[in-house]
Amino acid sequence: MPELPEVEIVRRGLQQTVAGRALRAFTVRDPRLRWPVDPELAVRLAGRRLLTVDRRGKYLLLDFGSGWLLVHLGMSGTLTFLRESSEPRRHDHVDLVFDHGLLRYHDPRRFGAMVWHDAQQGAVAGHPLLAGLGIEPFDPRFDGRWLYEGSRGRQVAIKQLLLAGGLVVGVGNIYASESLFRAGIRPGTPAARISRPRYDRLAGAIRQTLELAIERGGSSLRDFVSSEGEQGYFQLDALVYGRDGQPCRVCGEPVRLLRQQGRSTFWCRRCQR
DNA sequence: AGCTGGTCCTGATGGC
DNA sequence: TGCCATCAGGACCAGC
Repeated sequence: MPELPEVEIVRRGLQQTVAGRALRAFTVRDPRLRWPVDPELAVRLAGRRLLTVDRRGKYLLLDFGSGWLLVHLGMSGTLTFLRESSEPRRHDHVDLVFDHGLLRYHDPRRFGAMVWHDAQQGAVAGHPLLAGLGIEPFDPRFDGRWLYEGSRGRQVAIKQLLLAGGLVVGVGNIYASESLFRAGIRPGTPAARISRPRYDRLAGAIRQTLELAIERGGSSLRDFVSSEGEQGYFQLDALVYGRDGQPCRVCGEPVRLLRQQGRSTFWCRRCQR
């Protein structure tokens, strides 16, 4: 389940490995992803040079000059760079073939996506999948004030508001729990009832948590392979996530498990108020 | 067998 | 009546 740090690690890997290279072939082996992969892409992309790889939220943006290939890894997507081709496995959906090797997209659960945004349709930021996204957590505008102002009138629990991604992107289920713990805020608190100083703490905690994870090379519980093909299995050194019933690392109180809209949240009753 | 989860989509609700 | 924002819940999946 790649979260923003994993996607950022993959982006950096791609930038080093395949940016600047011409695409020889785009092979769609199994188009069934979140939306069917357009078979036209094979024609559209063959011979085009991949200029650069950017990221917006958890979307990878592969800039081919004539447009962008938007790639989302969903829950179980991986991009593996292979020096030479090998027999495809089950769930190997797409190959991006370059002269020096190929990038293989593998996604058993098919929550991932690969869609094209043509340059003629304007900047990639205008793509419907990207247009509604909140700002990047590392954007200088992202701070406590941003969260405070964006949460006025919102009755929804802060955990859910973070997950929704309309305020700030990249805070998935793991990092939402971790960030709220670090900020000392209870995940069920209605967003509108949180004070400005507490949002200052939260913004800092979000940034810190994501930064730390990126530093460590990404953290994911499973399914993550870096674009180089090596295991990128940096087990998250979680303070609360996945630790229900175990003692809080700060105060010793048993970590609690809460269900919010069908999703698990982990928190400490003593440390979070 | 049941649980897991990122994100889009749909549909209900409420305010103006 | 209509529209928009908000919010909940469903759907998509295979692996464990």
